[in-house]
Amino acid sequence: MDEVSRLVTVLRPVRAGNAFEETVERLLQVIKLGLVTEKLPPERELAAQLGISRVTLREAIRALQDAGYLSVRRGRYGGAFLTYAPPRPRQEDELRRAVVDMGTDDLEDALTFRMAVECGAAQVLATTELTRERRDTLRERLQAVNSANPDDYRRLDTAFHLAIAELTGSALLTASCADARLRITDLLDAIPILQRNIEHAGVQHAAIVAAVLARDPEAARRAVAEHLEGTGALLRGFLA
Amino acid sequence: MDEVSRLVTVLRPVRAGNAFEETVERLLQVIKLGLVTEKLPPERELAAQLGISRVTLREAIRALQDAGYLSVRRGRYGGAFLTYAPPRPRQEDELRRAVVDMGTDDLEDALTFRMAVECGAAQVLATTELTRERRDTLRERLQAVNSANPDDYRRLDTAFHLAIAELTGSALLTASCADARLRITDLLDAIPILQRNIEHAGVQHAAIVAAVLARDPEAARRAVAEHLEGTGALLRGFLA
DNA sequence: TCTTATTGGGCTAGTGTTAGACCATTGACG
DNA sequence: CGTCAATGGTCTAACACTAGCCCAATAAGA
Repeated sequence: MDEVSRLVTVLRPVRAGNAFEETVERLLQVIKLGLVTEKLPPERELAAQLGISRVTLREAIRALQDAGYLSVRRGRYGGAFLTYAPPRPRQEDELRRAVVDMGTDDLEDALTFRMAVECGAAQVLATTELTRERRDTLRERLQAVNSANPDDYRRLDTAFHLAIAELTGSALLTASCADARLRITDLLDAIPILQRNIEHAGVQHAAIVAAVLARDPEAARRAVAEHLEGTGALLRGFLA
Repeated sequence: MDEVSRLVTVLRPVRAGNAFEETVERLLQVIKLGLVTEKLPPERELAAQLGISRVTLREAIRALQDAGYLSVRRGRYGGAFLTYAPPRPRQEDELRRAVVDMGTDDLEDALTFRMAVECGAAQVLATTELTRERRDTLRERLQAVNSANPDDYRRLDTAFHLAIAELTGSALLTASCADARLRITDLLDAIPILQRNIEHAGVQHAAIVAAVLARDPEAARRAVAEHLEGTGALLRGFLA
């Protein structure tokens, strides 16, 4: 762990790819996380938010259209409509393949990162004094995910986890948690959603919320760690 | 905390600026964190690592040269040599100005982010079974920072904190901790280094290492939180 | 003192990206 | 049944960035 090894961390590529590629990636994230469920914002608006030109954005939308994620309609009340249904749970073989495709190191990295930022977020949130409104928001998200039907489950689970980071009020932390989640979205989507698992997760979600509302950082951290440990162990199991 | 608020997190700008600006920022990070103390790697090598063209890199180096951070020499055994000495602690007025310049929200965001990722990293590290070598590395860094003279203190303190993230083996986590640290580097540099503070921090550093080596995630998290709380409170104090 | 490997300095042709303007289409609504 | 506001579609000129090449300078070592 000498100076050189630290250097490579900071001297990593300045840009992950060209603007087109990064834009496709971003839009896919928005779609896969279920943050947009009907249609994308108008091109002009979206381009401004992403800080790119309309030309580049349009190329990205075109690519997603070709890949079957979007259907674009012209004219007033037109736009880029989602034609994407969250993938149904696949065969175990496919999950194994997905995990192996990702690479051992990348998976380990992503799981470790997620464990750290989500535990950190929960701990920070449990240290903060929350307004009544924020406490209600947290309870609402818990209620939503814990009473979700299988089709909405992943989306609402994502929303719940992200809400913890968002409620801290830190944009940086929220972005990191979103990033961490994104890196394993495809894998999570490949895991069958079993009623038993949903119930188990529900208990853990409730424990997290309880710890946060009780303002107990230690308990919050522990609850999140236990919750993520399960998913992590499952995915890691496919690498053996 | 509706869908829209989550959207703005993911639909943030794809690129933080143009390649030139981002490169200047990166190089400044390397310099300010003390990861390079003599001269930068050769242009061709550096450009490859940063994933940019030599032209762009040279523009950035030129800017840093004009700003007095670098001195470039041609020919074999030449290169971009550092002419940067870590700023001496300034007057309290300057620190106050620096904090105010940064903006209340940005500072709060950075401190929250740092608290989350560093606590998360320590917790994860304390959960892991470390090799003898890694335990030794951790002890070495502790020893280094705790016996540093004032001139080297910031650099070695940075190295210690980063080592915790690095030892988890997660590149993503390391990058996040480096990012968090960078966002407050300028402020930290403005804080006078008092022997009393160094000693106090030394005790806390030792507590962190002890908790990690004892494989006690709770204690590790708590030790880091307490350590960061001090700095956070100090900086926040200038906002009142 | 000369050679030479290594390094920064500079140029060019080609591609990626942007801003901004204008055109084409659509559907709600008067 | 026409109007029109909102939206996607297209074009162009300018700028940013890159890859690759060759030149210029330097200092260690023969």
